[in-house]
Amino acid sequence: MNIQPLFDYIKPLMDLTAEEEALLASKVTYRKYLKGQYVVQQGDICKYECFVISGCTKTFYLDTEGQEHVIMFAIENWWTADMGSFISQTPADYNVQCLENTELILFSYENLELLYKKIPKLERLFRQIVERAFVASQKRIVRNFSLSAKDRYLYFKNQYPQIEERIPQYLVASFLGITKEFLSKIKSQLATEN
Amino acid sequence: MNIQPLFDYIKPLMDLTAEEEALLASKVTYRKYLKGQYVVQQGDICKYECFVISGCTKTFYLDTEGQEHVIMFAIENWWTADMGSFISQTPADYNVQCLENTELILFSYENLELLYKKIPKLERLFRQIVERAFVASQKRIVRNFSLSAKDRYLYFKNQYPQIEERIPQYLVASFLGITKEFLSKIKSQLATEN
DNA sequence: ACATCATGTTAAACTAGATTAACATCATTT
DNA sequence: AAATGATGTTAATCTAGTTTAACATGATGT
Repeated sequence: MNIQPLFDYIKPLMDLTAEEEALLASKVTYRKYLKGQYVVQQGDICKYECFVISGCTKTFYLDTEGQEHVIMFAIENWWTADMGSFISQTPADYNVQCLENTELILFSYENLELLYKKIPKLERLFRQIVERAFVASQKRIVRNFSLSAKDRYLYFKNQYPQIEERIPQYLVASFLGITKEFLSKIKSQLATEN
Repeated sequence: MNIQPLFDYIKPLMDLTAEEEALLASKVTYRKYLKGQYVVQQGDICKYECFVISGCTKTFYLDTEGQEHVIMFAIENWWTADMGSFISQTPADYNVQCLENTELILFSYENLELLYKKIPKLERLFRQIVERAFVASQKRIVRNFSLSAKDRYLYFKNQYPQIEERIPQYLVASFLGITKEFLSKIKSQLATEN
């Protein structure tokens, strides 16, 4: 159990005393998942907000034809969950599955509420974290409208080279909202351009 | 100055004492805008988080060709701002402009921080508000990927009939990420279907 | 070494939505 | 009542991205 990366992540955002860190550590769960395991399943209630210590997850949903659509990836120092399901404790719309062996820190709904009570400044911390997530989400909406598939791919490649390297191309295509065949075409175009 | 709708909005989410309400009221600004006026301009620093008392705003950006792209609308009881600009006090990517004469409650950065200090549970309130906004934003990303233009229009029409009624169709088209001509085609298709 | 499954490529035919441009309607001002 | 400007419509042509299907590569296990 190595929770230190979480504290390293929090440090620049907010100072916690040793006692606060200890309390936090006592109210979260460290868990290892194997490649392929599900952290959240569509239809279940999302029980945890998850901080990624190591590994990689994808969040996706299955449409009415059973097609998979990737919404996001999460790697070291990112958060993942179905937040809609978590905050209202209603069935999840999305699945979160591990693409590699993955270590997570799990915040259960009850323990997170308890932590908010005992360490009120965590409300501030999580407010700030969600604010950033919201801003990033809105920017992604704008990119999806205003960039071509090629430019969306180039943006992804530049912003998240660590992700592109470690996941199959058809999942990148799904994340970008295009077919794997079209991504393949884009990449061969880019290759001949240079 | 009528700030009551803000308290009515907060009430189901959090109890505030009379003193807390009074403090809050003393630290926000009520302001009337005329149709066409800008609340935030691209490039300026977004000074306020805004709660809409009455009227209607659009949030949009201008691309490199000067084309306008609508990101969101806000009506009574909604929040608006360029949150990315507000939280980091950096130049705004977006414009917020009034589509009608509009009354807003403005939370300045400094006063909001002061309110967080004096009424810490507001951190919780705003955390919850932003969580919902984030969830809605993610759902919109999913809809944009998985629904056709026609179905996105039908969703918008069902979810926000009050908005569709009061704004020009070319702004709806921009919000949906399609051209006004194509929206016109969709509407005439739907009309003949029934 | 070979078999299998997951992943990636190529190319042809197709479609959702964009673009352009001409015209229509409606409200407001003069 | 005519003129203007803002909004909406129609239709032809065009293009970004999809679909389908056949083939290629590469990793893993036996």
